[in-house]
Amino acid sequence: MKSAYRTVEVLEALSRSGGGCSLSELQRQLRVPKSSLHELLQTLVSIGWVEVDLRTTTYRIGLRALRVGTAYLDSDPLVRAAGPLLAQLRNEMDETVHLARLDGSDVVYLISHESSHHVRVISRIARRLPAHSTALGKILLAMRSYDEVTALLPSRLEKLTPATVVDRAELEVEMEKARELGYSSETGQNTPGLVCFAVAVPGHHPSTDSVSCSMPLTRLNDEHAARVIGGLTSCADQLGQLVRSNGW
Amino acid sequence: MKSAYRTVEVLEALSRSGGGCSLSELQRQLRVPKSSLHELLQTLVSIGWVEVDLRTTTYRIGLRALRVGTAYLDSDPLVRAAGPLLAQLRNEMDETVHLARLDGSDVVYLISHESSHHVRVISRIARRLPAHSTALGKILLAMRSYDEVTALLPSRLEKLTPATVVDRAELEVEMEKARELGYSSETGQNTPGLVCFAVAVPGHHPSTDSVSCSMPLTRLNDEHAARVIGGLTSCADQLGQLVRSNGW
DNA sequence: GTCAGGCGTTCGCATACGCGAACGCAATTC
DNA sequence: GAATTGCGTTCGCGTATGCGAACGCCTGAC
Repeated sequence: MKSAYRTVEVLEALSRSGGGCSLSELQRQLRVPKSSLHELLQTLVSIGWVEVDLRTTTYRIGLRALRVGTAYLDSDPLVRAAGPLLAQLRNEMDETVHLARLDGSDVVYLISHESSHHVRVISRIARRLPAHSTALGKILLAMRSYDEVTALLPSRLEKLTPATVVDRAELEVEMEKARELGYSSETGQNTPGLVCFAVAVPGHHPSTDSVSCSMPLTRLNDEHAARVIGGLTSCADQLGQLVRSNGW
Repeated sequence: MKSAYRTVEVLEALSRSGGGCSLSELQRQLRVPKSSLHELLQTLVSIGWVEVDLRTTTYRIGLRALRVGTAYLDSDPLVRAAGPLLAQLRNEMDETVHLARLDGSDVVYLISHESSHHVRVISRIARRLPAHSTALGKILLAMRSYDEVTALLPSRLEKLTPATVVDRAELEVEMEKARELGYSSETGQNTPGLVCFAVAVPGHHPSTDSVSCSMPLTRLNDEHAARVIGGLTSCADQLGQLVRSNGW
């Protein structure tokens, strides 16, 4: 069905282009007749899903779209259950904690509780990062066979920082290590200066969700790392219990 | 344009019905032919905007919708600027702080930073509450004339708790007090046991955004309240400066 | 001052889409 | 076990919708 597909396509284009888009910009991106776009945008504006700056006729995502997107988080029982557990974990560690889900070759952040130190970060909720560049993603990939991972990942792995592992064989070594230890880690592979530990939530085969804790390198030491990994593991296990007993 | 309207209508219905909906449930809610819904849902599923549980054929909002909704927050310069300021405020007070925007007769929560005490709360982002039941909403209504407020509010005000002010005249008294003091407050009018203070972000006429700080009644005392109100006012003023100087 | 290029907007025609009715399948009911 | 009810699914017809071309407007170039 073309019209629904296109509606969504327009919304996604607007959401990608941060600040907003003009009609012509959209038409170039989507290769859709201007007239069709025009009518479509007008109806989306009329129901508050798109907002338009009348001076510049620039379109951006509207307030009404916000509700629907976040309903995904509300409707997901695992996310609901993980909220309080992760808040607790953040308070115990005073480090930033996340819950993320694998979607194709990316991880999507579903929960984010920031440490009190790290005030600059804007919440990562709904943001995507390539799975191979995050601890959250690596532990989820590590739960999968070599062939499954190959099918998931793109042929060329994006290098977000100098430290990002983009070599498939090297990645495999990391994943093997993660399988042994039961957790994955990563240092500056998506954000320079930040180290991150992650544990997969069991219950599904293979796991689709993982919890993580990230901190600046300056706060890292063996004792703190052990505490963090212990906290993450216990948290993931509790969630895994819930997944199994409730059939999520 | 019917198809776009209906697409959005389906998404909103799914987002309202928390856990998900069957085809027939949707058809009863929306009064739309089953066959049309069926086709529409299939395309939405194929692009990941709706997920379907094949055992029960229950439809729910999909992961792809999440991105688009939260793009509203990313694209809004005020929200971006308020993030770090509110995080700072939360750390100073160790109380839960919010940024909200007036939309019709509701306020929509755009930022939420929880205190370390209050672990149970799930994030209020994107949630709506009737403006008259919140400090955030009262201060925004107080910036408007009697007639404007009348046009905005429904004829019967919803009573969420025993303490909710639902009498128009009584509400007007509260708003007059808020105008004098420069902030609004509310005790248990949307959540029993919770007290909340709010200040409007200046720069627009009338203001559309406000910042708030809520805490359990047990932690309230004059000194703490004064500190909170001072922090909120300073935060709102800083944001107002930004709005004015950048023309947001 | 004129022209060109880019923009948002309008309009009539061909087409893809929404509709209702009918179907097949389970799970209940008696 | 026959009948009923509720569900998801299919299909052909009439119509709402998407399309390209043309329009009017502005801005900047020369």
